[in-house]
Amino acid sequence: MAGNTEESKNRLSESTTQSSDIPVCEILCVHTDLIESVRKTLIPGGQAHHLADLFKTLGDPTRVRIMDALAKNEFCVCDLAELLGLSQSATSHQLRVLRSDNLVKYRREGKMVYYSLDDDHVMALYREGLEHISEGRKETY
Amino acid sequence: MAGNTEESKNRLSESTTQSSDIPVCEILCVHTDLIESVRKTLIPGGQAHHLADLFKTLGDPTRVRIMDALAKNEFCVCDLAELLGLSQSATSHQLRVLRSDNLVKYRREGKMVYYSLDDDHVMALYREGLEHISEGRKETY
DNA sequence: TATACATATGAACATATAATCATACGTGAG
DNA sequence: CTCACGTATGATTATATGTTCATATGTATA
Repeated sequence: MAGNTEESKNRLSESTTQSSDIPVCEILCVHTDLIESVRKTLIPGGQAHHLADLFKTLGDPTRVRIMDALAKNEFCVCDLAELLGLSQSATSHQLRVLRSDNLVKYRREGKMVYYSLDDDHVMALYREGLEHISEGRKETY
Repeated sequence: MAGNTEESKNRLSESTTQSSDIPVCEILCVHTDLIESVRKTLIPGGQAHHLADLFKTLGDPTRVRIMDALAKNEFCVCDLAELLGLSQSATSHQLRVLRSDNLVKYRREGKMVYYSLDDDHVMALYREGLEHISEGRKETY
């Protein structure tokens, strides 16, 4: 847990050399020292982009349902399409997206291709999300 | 997202034998019994939608960076904008999205509003994602 | 080889969405 | 009250993306 680093209360930093190119919060509200300290520990932009891509991949109802099905059993594309009421094309397109983020793996058996979750780690990620929405009391659909 | 037809096509297929209205995989590749068995355990459509919304919220580089900053310390809107090089408006908009999924909480102090992660559970979800991209050897940005 | 079937993929279209701009809201000071 | 400032939000616009349709690829069989 990269919990709260102390020094959380150093308001009114000296900041004589304030970054004047920022149009809002000229001087008062910017906690300069804290910001500069945390800035060094921030996730690099590329990594943030990469992580966002992972979550974005999971951020579609169809893909969630595919993940949910694969969390219970491996399926060929045709089975998934039937199970979820999707077209073969849509199913294949979505599996491609899931593959690109290493969320699912596949094996070929004759003409059929069987998909499954890539590893237990993916399952853990999926379940974390499930737990979160189970806790919250957001409006039901 | 886009053409996601409401409620899909035909959930809860009526017949236990074979749904002949699916144009692909007439008979051969569909493992009917397995499908019917797993179908009962699938996540409901509404819940899938809800879970997708959660992941979608995390699926943006800017929001990932906000989450990363808040994982290290609480910040007011102005600080976040400065720290991440965003406009005040963009920051506020994104915080609103994060709020709507209960990913962040806030407290008012005078004119300023301080944001932080909603709970440790959110942190766990975020870290699961981080671990996944650390394992994989996807192309670096 | 030719045919059938399961899957993959490119193009096009419609929808979703993040940033910007302008402006409204809320709080504290005078 | 009025003003200043930090924050929130509606409208607009450019970009991203999921589905469908048509077609290509890959595999097995006759």
